Amino acid sequence: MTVKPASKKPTATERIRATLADEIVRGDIGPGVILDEASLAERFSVSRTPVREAIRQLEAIGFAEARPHRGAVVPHFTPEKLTEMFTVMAEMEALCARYAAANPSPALREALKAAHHDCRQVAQSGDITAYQEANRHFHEAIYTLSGNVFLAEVTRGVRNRLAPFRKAQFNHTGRLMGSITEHDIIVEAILNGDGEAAAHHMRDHLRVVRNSVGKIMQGLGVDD
Amino acid sequence: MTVKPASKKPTATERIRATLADEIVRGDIGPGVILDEASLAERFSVSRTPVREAIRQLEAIGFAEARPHRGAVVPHFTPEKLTEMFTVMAEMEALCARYAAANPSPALREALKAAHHDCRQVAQSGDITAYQEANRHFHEAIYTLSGNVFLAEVTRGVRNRLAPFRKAQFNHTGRLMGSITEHDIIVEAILNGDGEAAAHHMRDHLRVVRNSVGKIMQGLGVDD
DNA sequence: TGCACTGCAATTGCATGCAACCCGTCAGGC
DNA sequence: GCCTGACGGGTTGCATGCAATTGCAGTGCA
Repeated sequence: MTVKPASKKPTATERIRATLADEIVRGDIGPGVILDEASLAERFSVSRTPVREAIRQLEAIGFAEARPHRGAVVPHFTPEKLTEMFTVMAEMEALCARYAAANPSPALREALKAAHHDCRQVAQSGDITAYQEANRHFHEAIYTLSGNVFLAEVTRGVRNRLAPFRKAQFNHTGRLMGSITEHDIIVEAILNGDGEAAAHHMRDHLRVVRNSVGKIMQGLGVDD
Repeated sequence: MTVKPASKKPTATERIRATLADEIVRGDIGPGVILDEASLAERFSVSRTPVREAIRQLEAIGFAEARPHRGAVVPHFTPEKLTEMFTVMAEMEALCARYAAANPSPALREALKAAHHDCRQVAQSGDITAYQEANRHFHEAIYTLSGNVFLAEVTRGVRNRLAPFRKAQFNHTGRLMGSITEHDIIVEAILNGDGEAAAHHMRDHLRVVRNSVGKIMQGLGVDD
């Protein structure tokens, strides 16, 4: 999402937008849930006006879908759409990885190593929520290492739009460690400066993630 | 941008958003222009409320930048940011081209050929405005041929965000015909099913565009 | 002369009220 | 019995009014 400087005094609209976006990304507000203006206004203790503005912003970044006079809902994707989105995310992340491999900055390369190390630590602990956080940091480190802020922004946007669907994928610790192994290969390629390999392994990594998510969605009957 | 079905009765917010977005893309509202709520409300003959909502949406897709209590402006990019954006656009379009090369649909391939043909016709006529339209159609044909609606959506978003800066690049007919030559190679690669070549040539094509824009911007002192 | 403080004007941010619209339900006619 | 049309509840869409914040100008002091 577009990160705002957020001066010392955020407006109500800003606060509501950030909160809702966060809840949608985390999956607390799942696809299909109706965003009712009145109840949200009551919940945030404001009038409907800032709620409406926040919802409009969420619409524009794909986190809500508004039917005129019928309210906004968190969008519900078909399996085909989901596949498309995962494909794009894989390509974008692969792109980040390719550029990251060409970045010599010692500080950023250290940051990537640190993020990867954290991932491994947390994975061994088995704490899934913490791992999601660590995993996010790992990918963020790659975005940063890509050296292209705009690329990072766009990639983050795509990633966030898929976040609700990636939520449940780590429920098997086997997958958790598998993820680490895949990260290993990616990090190695990046640090070796092999952009092609980095991109390739990143694509593979996300293909696995996509399949993992697909299975779970089938199991839950989430997709329509 | 997220394309709305736009049922029979568009709301005022929708109309204002579309109009402003269009004007920003076309360059009628250039970077740095302040979006004043009151005057826009007067211009569209509505109250400030729908104008505010429209501006919020424009913010979310990067077409406006709002400072709390100080109004929103069409963003002003540094040359570095511009380079980043062009890089990303080149990669996204290259991606579209790669996927397009793998799409066997005869109808869509014909559509690409037709769009290319139109481009050439219009280029020879020398009508720059018409060429911009034809050029847009050409790239849209590739997005469609990519077979990935979401990829097309994201790419279109990036492309639109750069639109204000690509506006003046075709002021030399030499560039116009050069563009056609580049398109030639891209189309050939796509129709031959050579994804790698298609992606490569598309990247090259956009690199040329970027340089062309860069020169003009220097000349105009547009960048800051 | 330069700087800091204070008051004012202008603009945005938010609350409230009313109108328009969508949907579900029910009555009446075929 | 089924389809059509009208009505009512509830929600969104928009207008208006007030409060809050910002930036600037003018003034006083060092």
